[in-house]
Amino acid sequence: MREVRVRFAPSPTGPLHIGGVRTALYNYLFARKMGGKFILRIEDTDQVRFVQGAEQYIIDSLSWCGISFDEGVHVGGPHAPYRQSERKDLYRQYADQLVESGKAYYAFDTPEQLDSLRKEYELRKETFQYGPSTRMVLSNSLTLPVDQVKALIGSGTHFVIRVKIPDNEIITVNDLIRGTVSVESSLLDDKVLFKSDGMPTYHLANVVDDYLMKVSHVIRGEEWLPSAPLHVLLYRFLDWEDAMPAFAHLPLLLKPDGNGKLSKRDGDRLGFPVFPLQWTDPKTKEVSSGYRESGYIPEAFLNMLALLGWHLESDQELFSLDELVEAFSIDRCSKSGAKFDPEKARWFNHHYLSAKPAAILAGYLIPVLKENGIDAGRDYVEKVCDLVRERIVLIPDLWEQSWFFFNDPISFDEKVAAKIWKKETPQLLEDYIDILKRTEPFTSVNIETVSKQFVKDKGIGMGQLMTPFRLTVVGTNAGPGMFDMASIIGKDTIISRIKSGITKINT
RNA sequence: GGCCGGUUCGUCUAACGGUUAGGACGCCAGGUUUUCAUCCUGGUAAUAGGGGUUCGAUUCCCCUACCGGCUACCA
Repeated sequence: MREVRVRFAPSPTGPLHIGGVRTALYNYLFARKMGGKFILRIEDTDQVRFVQGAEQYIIDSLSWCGISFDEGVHVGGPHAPYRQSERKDLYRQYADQLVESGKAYYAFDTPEQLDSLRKEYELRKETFQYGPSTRMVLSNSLTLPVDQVKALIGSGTHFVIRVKIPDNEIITVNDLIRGTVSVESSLLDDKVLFKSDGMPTYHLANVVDDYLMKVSHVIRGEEWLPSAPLHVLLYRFLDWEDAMPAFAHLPLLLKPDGNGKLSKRDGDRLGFPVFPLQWTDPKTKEVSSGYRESGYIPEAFLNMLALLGWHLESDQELFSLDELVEAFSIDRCSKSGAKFDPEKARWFNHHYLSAKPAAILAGYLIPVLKENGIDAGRDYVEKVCDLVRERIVLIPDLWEQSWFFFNDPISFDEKVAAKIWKKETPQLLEDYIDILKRTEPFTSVNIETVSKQFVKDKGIGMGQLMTPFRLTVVGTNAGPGMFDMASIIGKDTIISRIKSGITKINT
């Protein structure tokens, strides 16, 4: 069996969105699983849509995910360069070869001419197709005399090279996910292979590079399925059929509600990122949020993406990247599009984040503390993290759930106060302070013991003490257990907060 | 419009032609708890419709409907 070589081949036309990340992930998993190579090729043949910084964004995004490459623009390799714009000179010879063998031809029609032709057809409720039925009445090397063609090209007239699609032939694509897909050749257009700006189109560049880079499997999005027959034809025309890669067309990622392809708009509308990393549009300066900046961690992000279109027969849904590599296979990929579920993404993040060691969590929290001018000891921060870990979905929640370990509350929830703050509460808390003062050492169990005795002596329920206590310490009725919290915050601070709370809430 | 692909709980999905159609997220209820979360237990909920084939279709075939993609000198 031939060596497995797969590639992720994005266009640097903007930020990579999560569908692209999933395509990259599946390619990566397949390469690793099969002991093959994974290539990053940049398909920057469209000079108009090229966006500055997009390539670096793609590299950074996948690197954040932990997806690594064996060859590519950023790491080099035996088939360098890996940027199609730098391989520009390569493609023309293959296009010419196709012309010479009668499989392609030069065409001189201008975009304007073709546009007006399309409009004419549309008026008649027909669809214009540059193909077997029309090519003989258009301006190309099939209709023009050889001398004139040479003269036109020699004089620098703009031309494109179009594939000459055969008439009445069934072309079949074998897809690893969808089985055999057949199409009648005359339904394909005489697609442009080589543009007038000297660049190849996707179709040509893709086939040439996959051949040259010895790509064994093309795993890409479903939007390519309609042009796959053309690619098959190109391999045949170039006499590379023996080396043709296997194809696998992945289902698309759809918007969570309604219908259609997932887009940036959906993320904005529904409040979730569609990009792995934050992206600033170089032209409009518009900033789009990313999973990283929103506080997701890579293992959760990848696990979530992996399951959007792939599943084992077993019920297992939790996978590390290594486990994914071990478990992955193309034949377990599904055929239908998957609606993206931001809630499930959050759940995965909560799952992985809350299982992190305190040292890691502290590493996330300390920079936030610094931003807030807080310089707490590492040991203290780790203790806090251990206490709040279960309540965390996204990294910023760490601060949201723990700020009161570092700062006194500045306000007190009025609704809670109205409900539980009674006339006798201040005196109750004063008495409680006396008890706390005498509690030594000030540990969670000791505080619990004295508190239980205290409410017993007072003949009240635990809640009658704890809720006001909590209100003075945290400012509201949420947070970890009071005994653990109090022991970590420390006796002096706790007592001063209770006192402060009594005066502030009373007024 | 044409071509291609798709269709199992709200969502992601599992199920050699024979299962009480399973799991996860969400939601609901109960439990744990000093609060809010977490966590635990339970519940809710699906084979798009119609024809075939078959002793028996979620599973195979056909039709319809719906959804998606493609239909550029964009990828």
